[in-house]
Amino acid sequence: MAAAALTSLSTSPLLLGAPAAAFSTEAGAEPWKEVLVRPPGSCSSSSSGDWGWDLASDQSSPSTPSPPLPLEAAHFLFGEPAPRKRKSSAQVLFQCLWKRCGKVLSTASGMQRHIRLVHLGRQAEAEQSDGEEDFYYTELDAGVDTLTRGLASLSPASPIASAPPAFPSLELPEPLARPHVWHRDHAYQGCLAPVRLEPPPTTVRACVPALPTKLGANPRKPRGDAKKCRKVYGMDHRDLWCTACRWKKACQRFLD
DNA sequence: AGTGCCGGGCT
DNA sequence: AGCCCGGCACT
Repeated sequence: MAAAALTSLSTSPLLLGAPAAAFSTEAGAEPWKEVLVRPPGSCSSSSSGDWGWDLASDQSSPSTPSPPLPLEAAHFLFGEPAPRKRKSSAQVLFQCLWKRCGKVLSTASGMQRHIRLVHLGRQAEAEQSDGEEDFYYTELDAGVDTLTRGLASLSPASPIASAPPAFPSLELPEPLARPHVWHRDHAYQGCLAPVRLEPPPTTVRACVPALPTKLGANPRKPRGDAKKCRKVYGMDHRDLWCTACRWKKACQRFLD
């Protein structure tokens, strides 16, 4: 089963083989396509109803999201073509989302190089890749004190942060980070499902309900590892929870 | 023990 | 429909 999951992952979906675009240093300047990836196994059962996808064409297995999905990111994920113009004063930083990294760089290209080198183990001559690299980083709207708060806990100069905090921005009630998953070929990956990939886990884990276990016997969803309102905001800030969480229903804000 | 949320009750 | 919670699966 794990093997099946791995194979399906490696043959990842619908790569269109578009040439890799050259990246400028300024993110806002060249609005490269935000690529939404629907992995070969994703948003399966329950949450689907919330989004109203047509599941008929979905031969998937589950994906495991990692960072919580801020409300603001929802329409971002829905492919809003021209994301809001950034305030010129606001800086943009890119934070690595790989587990236990959290490195913050000021340019997307730098972040990609970082991920390629440090996490993907590829050499600097990047262009000869197999065209199937996934970069996981998040774009931080820095400029407010968000930035300072977030960065306060990072060691700014250390090339490889030894034990960086997971997601500093999550300490905010409404996180501002916008998770990116960028495929180097910029191929648009099919459907618009708000699927977020998580960096390849350090410990291999099986995509549990992937297979057509045609659930006869109410197999409870194997709990996703996304932090939900309860955990994010705490019991004493229940008023910040999404309504579903308040009603002890499946969280709507931080989807699995 | 803490968390996520299904199932079901009440209004 | 909105709201709440018992209780169970899962970590």
